[in-house]
Amino acid sequence: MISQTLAQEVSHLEADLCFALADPTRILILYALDEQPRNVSELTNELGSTQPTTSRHLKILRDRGLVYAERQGTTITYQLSDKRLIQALDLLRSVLRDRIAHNANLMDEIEAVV
Amino acid sequence: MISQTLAQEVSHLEADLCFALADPTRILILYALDEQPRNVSELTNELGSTQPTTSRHLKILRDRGLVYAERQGTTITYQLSDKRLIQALDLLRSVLRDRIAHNANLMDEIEAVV
DNA sequence: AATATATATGACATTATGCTAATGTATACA
DNA sequence: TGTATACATTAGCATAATGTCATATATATT
Repeated sequence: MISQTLAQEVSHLEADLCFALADPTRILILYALDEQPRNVSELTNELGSTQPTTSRHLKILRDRGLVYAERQGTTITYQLSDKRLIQALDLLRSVLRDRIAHNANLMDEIEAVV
Repeated sequence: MISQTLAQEVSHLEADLCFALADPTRILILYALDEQPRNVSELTNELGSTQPTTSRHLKILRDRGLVYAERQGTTITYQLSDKRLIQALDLLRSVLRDRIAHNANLMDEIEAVV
């Protein structure tokens, strides 16, 4: 039962990472930080969101170690902690892309019959 | 502003996938199905959960296209829809592994000093 | 047709989550 | 020391997710 418990613990940690990814705004933040580090104001502007909302999302990402924060005077610059997070998101994005292409093909076939 | 909206839409779809991944039980289900297809009872036993709970998690995975269901008599066999989902989870798992290793090294350094 | 098995779903209570608005904190600068 | 700027956090509300019990549905068997 130890391995059972261990598997549950690992999947729990993994789910905690996924939880951080399970929000459109946070995904946009991660992709933005993958381009280059940014501070809270810049992120807020890019997301078209409010400052408290951005800050809350950043706290979630920060608490789980997906981003690092570094203060520079009054501003705090955030950066992505691990490129593999983007690689994982890109994999999921490729799944979505294939799914959309698949549906498009189905549509074409239906059109051809009609 | 079209690209802005498109980016938001893609990240929304992506977040929807991640939401399905953001639960320890569902991650265990996906890894189990990656080994081999299984029916609801088998999954329920493996997870040590109840049948309705397993069924609800499967519905979430099914609705988002992460798994396929196929009825065979009275049982329904589920299978993973796309290997890349496991690849993405493995990437996240590797991030966790490195993080743990990093912490372990820190511990060693502290030990060495004391 | 009646019954048994496998799975899904409805209803409910509990818990968690997100957002907005307001407030708190830390740094810089006059 | 006082004020402005940049972020973080809290409170309160509305929404949503989870697990469980009971029940419904679908298939197989007799």
